Amino acid sequence: MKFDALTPEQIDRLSGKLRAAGLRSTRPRLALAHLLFGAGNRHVTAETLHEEARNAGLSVSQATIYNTLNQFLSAGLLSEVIVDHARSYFDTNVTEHHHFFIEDEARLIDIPLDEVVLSTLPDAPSGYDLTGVDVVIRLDRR
Amino acid sequence: MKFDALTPEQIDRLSGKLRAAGLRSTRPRLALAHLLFGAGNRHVTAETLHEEARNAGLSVSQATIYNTLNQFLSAGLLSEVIVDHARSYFDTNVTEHHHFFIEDEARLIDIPLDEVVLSTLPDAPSGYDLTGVDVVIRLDRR
DNA sequence: TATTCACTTTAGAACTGTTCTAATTTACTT
DNA sequence: AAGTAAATTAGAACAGTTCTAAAGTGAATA
Repeated sequence: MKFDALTPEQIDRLSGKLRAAGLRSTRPRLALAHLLFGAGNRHVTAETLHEEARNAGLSVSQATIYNTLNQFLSAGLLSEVIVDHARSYFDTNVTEHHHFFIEDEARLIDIPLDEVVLSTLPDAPSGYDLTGVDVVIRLDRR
Repeated sequence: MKFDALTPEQIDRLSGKLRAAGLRSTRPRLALAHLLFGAGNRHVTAETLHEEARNAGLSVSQATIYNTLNQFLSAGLLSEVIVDHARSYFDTNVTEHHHFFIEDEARLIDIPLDEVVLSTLPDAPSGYDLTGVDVVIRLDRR
């Protein structure tokens, strides 16, 4: 899947998404947005996205991969999942949800919000506001 | 609190703990064990422990801090909390429990197991075993 | 369409937390 | 006390990420 294969409609849609997020529509951003948002929810690291880009025939520098992921993150187009201190994972699913993490495959799987029910949660210590609840279920290959 | 201030009873107790874990009782390990297990549950990073050691008048190399934390971890004397990819956090509480994480203070607070009730959990995908469930509640200063 | 200027991209340097290496020191056994 | 296996150390190396400053690009203006 080459960048040149993007239809005008795809370009319009992705450009719109970038502009709505306050980001200029540039060639590298369009290409990466296409990889990220082209089909279903995805989890990527800087490295996996970079390799995917190269395989798609795009030459994008590592710095641009990092810049773009961080810009998409601040713009709310991506969310971050903290499961591992070796690597940063980015998730195209920006709605509230949880994760399975398969450590030996370094792979994440989304868990829909309704499949994890927290029936009791502690109050935040006084003076603090709750900003998020992350549930990570760690898995090993049997 | 200087290392020299350790009583023979404290040394016996800590040495016993190290040996029970299959680790030789050495001066650096005893000193670090005293800092870690001397009083109540604690959360440390390599950096905070190193500074504490220096403040206590111990000269321990950074490599020994890392070695010791990792050995204590594999020996089950410590657990690891993944909340941040900048740093590794180690917890002296090795029973199952959850955490508040105050991002702007880089600080963890234990949540007793009974204060987080997961009434619904998804099944592990087939072919995988569940190895742990981590709940992190992120907080900001109000 | 050409000009301009702020924004983007880039290669490579720099940085941070962590692990490795190989030499020295220490703890335990005999 | 001697021998040896393990621990400690300083410093190098490493991985992932961020920074820098120079070159390139997009889009507004004329």
